Amino acid sequence: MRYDVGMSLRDRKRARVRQSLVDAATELFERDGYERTTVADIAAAADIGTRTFFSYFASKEELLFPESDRRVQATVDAIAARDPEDSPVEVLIRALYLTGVDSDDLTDRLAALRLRLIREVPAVRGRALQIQLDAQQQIAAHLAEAFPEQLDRVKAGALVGAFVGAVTGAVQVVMEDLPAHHDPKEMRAAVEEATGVALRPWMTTRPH
Amino acid sequence: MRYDVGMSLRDRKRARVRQSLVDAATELFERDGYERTTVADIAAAADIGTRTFFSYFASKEELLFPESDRRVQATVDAIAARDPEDSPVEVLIRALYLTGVDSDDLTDRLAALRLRLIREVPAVRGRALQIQLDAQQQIAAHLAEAFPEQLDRVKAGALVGAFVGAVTGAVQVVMEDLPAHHDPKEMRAAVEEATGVALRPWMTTRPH
DNA sequence: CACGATAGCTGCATCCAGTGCAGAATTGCA
DNA sequence: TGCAATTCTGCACTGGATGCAGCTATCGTG
Repeated sequence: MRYDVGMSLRDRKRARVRQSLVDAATELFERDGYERTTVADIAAAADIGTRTFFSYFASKEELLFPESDRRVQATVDAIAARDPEDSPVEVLIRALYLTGVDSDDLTDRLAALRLRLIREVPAVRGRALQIQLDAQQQIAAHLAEAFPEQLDRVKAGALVGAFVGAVTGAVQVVMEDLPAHHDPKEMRAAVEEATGVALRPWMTTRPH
Repeated sequence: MRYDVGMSLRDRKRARVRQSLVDAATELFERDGYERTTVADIAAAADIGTRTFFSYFASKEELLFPESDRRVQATVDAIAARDPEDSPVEVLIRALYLTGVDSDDLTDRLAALRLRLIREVPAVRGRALQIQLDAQQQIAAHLAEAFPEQLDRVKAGALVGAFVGAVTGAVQVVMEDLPAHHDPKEMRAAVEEATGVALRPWMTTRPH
């Protein structure tokens, strides 16, 4: 996909530099490790001044989550485009499925690196959790708005929290337990089964 | 409660200094704000060298969570002391209720401060989320061990994640709604109600 | 009580992330 | 081409965090 249509020259240039920062960082993080790579290194590799780095990303961690809002937006859109027949739970399931972990996380190089760093580097994990919580809140707000009669904001928060929590909890264990090189299909199946069990009480209306 | 029985003089002294660090920090954070208080300030207020601070707490944030392990331990104990009749879900509900937010978080000065800073300071929120995730994993591991036939580790992860996610998701919303409004009674009631809402779906067997 | 061993304390030097500022450079536009 | 608005960049500085080396206090033993 191209994002640069309709942008001014300035904006296109800016987008290019931004991308080259991400690329350079990916390269360096893989080669030297996250902590041993300094912001100055990254900036130098992308051929900009160190100070300028911070006009593209607010922090070193931010670099690893360059489109975190797109995910949320996609989920929110999926909620907006819901089937009127669907219950909140069904809408949520579909929305999360559409934009789930499986989209590209295992092919994309940055995504793979990110997964590793989330496990290994506390600062990165912390940032990831914050982004996730933020996303949850936004999704919950929209879900509550979409079902004003069936959900108040507290219930929506609980519902979204339960879903995201279940998936995260399961994924966490799977990634720790199974020695890395494991069939993605199998991992996914395990996670789905586990979340199904954990969330059964929420699925008052019957399975898919 | 006293924790200092059976400790050597060295250990008691150390515990005293540790406590005075927490006290000094609480004071300063309340007076000047978290970000404007430096580690050097805290150390000076507690009358130790700046460098020494880091032999008591690994970071500035850590100071705000001085007994995060005790919570986890209590929950784990509650799982160990389970009623053999109870299902995993019931055990989990009881364990969380026993050690829940309601224990002291609203009377204790540090705890109140912590709640505010979690909302206001990203770095603190990040650390809190990490601690929570960590706790989840430990609890899940023990729960799986307690119910070897009914839960594998992945399912336990999903279940605990769903529980904690639901509660935090609901509480988050509640706390946002009543801003800075410091009446502990009211807060507690709101939190309890949110918890109830969040866990209701799992309470198939009737209320207490 | 004395004494050596050990653990803890401290200052110093150093690294790195992140910010404010002011001037230079670049781009957009008339 | 020239002017205005953005953006880039170096510089100076703050604050958190770590390694190190030497000092001090505590501990257990004789």
